[in-house]
Amino acid sequence: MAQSDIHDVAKAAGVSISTVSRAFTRPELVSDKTRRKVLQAADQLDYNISRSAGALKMGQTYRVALLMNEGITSWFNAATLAGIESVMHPAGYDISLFQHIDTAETRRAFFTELPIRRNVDAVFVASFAIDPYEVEQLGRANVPIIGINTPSFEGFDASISIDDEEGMFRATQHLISLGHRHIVYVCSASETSMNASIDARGRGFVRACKASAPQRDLDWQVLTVQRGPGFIDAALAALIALDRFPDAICCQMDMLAIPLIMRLQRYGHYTPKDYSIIGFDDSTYANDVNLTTIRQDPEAMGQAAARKALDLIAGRPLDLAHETVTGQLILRGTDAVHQPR
Amino acid sequence: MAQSDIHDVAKAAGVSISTVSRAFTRPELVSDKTRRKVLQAADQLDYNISRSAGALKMGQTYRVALLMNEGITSWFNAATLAGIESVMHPAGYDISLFQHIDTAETRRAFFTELPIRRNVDAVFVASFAIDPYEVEQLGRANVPIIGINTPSFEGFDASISIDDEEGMFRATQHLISLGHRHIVYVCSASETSMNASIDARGRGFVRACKASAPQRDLDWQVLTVQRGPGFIDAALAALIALDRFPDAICCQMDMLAIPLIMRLQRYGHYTPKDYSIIGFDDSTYANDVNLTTIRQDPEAMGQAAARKALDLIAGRPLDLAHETVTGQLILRGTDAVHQPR
DNA sequence: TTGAAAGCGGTACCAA
DNA sequence: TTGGTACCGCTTTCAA
Repeated sequence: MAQSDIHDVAKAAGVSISTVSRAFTRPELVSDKTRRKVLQAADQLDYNISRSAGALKMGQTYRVALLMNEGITSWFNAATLAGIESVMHPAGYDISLFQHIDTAETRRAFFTELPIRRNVDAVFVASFAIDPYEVEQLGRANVPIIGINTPSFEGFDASISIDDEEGMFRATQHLISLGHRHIVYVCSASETSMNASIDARGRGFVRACKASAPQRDLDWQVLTVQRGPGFIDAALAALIALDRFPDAICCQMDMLAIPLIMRLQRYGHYTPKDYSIIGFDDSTYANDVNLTTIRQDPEAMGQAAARKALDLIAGRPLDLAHETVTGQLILRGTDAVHQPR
Repeated sequence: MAQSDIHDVAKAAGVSISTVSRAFTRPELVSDKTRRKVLQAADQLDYNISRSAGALKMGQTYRVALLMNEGITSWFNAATLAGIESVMHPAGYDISLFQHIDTAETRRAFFTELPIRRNVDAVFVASFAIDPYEVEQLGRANVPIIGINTPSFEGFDASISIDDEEGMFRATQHLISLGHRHIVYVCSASETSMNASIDARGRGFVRACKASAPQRDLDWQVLTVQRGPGFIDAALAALIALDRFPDAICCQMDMLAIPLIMRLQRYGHYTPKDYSIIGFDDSTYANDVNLTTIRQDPEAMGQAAARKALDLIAGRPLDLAHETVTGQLILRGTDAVHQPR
């Protein structure tokens, strides 16, 4: 069965192709009766406007690029995509995904080939650092560049980011005000993937500890494990190897906190009875396992970023190009006032 | 800065536009020297082939649709998308997402408007049931339809599914062979989203129980809670309300098992000491938390589905149109031989 | 309110 | 190996 084209519809409806076109894209310019006739003919012929042809004529691509460090399966990336999608799709845009822009090779390949050039109307950069040269290359695409949780917004037309440092500062402060004295920060580091959120969170922890009243006599430390398979075990072992088990654990992310809680039980450490633990993200399971954490909402950030992109594409001025949101402390069941042992 | 077009590049390279086109899409038809000249000129002018124009001319859209019941943030959907993406993107296709095709309204809207008509080269249906009328409507798009974990492949050109019933049958069998006698199956049901995997898993459980040797005197039961916020609490409460706490718990999915394990500890039930528990999916955290489970690999299924789609689009015959894979039992730390109490 | 026609940026046939 | 050219399916200006 051959696909019918605009001429077939025009013939079937007894109008010109101009009218068919208008019936779809500018219904207000066509009389009611004509429009109904056209739409009905189109439906019978299984006809729809071709997006490629429209795009070509309009000089837009109706496509945006989304660059991410890891894969789309990570909690943050999936939520960000969902947010962007939820505003771009209704606006008629498709999303072209570029995953795993996180190794030297893939980065170079992407930024020198620049496959998006002339083929997207905007590009989103989610959650990773790009260097000045890369930003400049991206600029050659001649379209708006929007950052989501990028460490800097130098070179971006718009951005929205969570204040990681402030979030972790608050988390730590909370632990301190609960009366805990021996606090450890557990984090994972990776050399391949530069993710600046990681550093900012660590800084927030340190700052809060240093800022605590000296008479409190805080005993704090940072435990860093290599990211990758087995990093939970590594963190677990390091924690257990401590001379004295901490009163409170501050985790760089929920993904670290949740397995830790489960595993620590086997070694006789129960939260919140024996120690308080706090995560960061409020990601999958955090609520189900009753984890106290700092909430960030990547889906909302994706939506906000997409709205900015739409404005930028349309040439509308942005009321607020660069936005920062602060994580919210969600008090659940893994924190408690310190009980001297 | 105006975008340059193919003519500018042709001029700069001193060739015709045909040659420019060929240099990009059929490099083997152009002499090495010419190609280099063209590519260099193009790079200097920030030029790239326009995908919309190419698509228009080629009569393809280089776009595929992915329909899913829930949002893209669910573990299964994110992994499936990642799989499809990893083969479609390199092949030059974008993915048009249609999320939340799970309520009566969104379904009707989608299947009567059929926005994909003439605008995609293939459509993937991930993990939900569609009725005969809907399949027929989809057929009007006149492109291959590929199912991923759809309960039936009636009307599909290709499909790949996990055998949920067999998977859960094996999980249950394992629990029985461990010597457990009092086994409960915990599952969540939702009326809005018809997800047939759910039913199949339940059937597998029941079949395994009924098939167990009569002399074993198995005491089994099914616990169903309403899906939605608070369903973990509901399951937890139901479990605790049981006259006798079970020896073994079989969970419809990891998402249920993991929070249950954590919460049950508060009520004095420890796995694997007091009871065995098994999940289904091998999703996020299952490994970190050491959960014994049935593995399914939606990313691999997405890849397989995408390869089928590519064959179908190219008109290549499929060696195996409809495929079924079986979940694999992953033995970890939440199952143990039954200890009489 | 509707129709005719030019052109968006490519591809591929045909000829050289 | 390269160039000329018709045409892919639509949108929009201009005229009726």
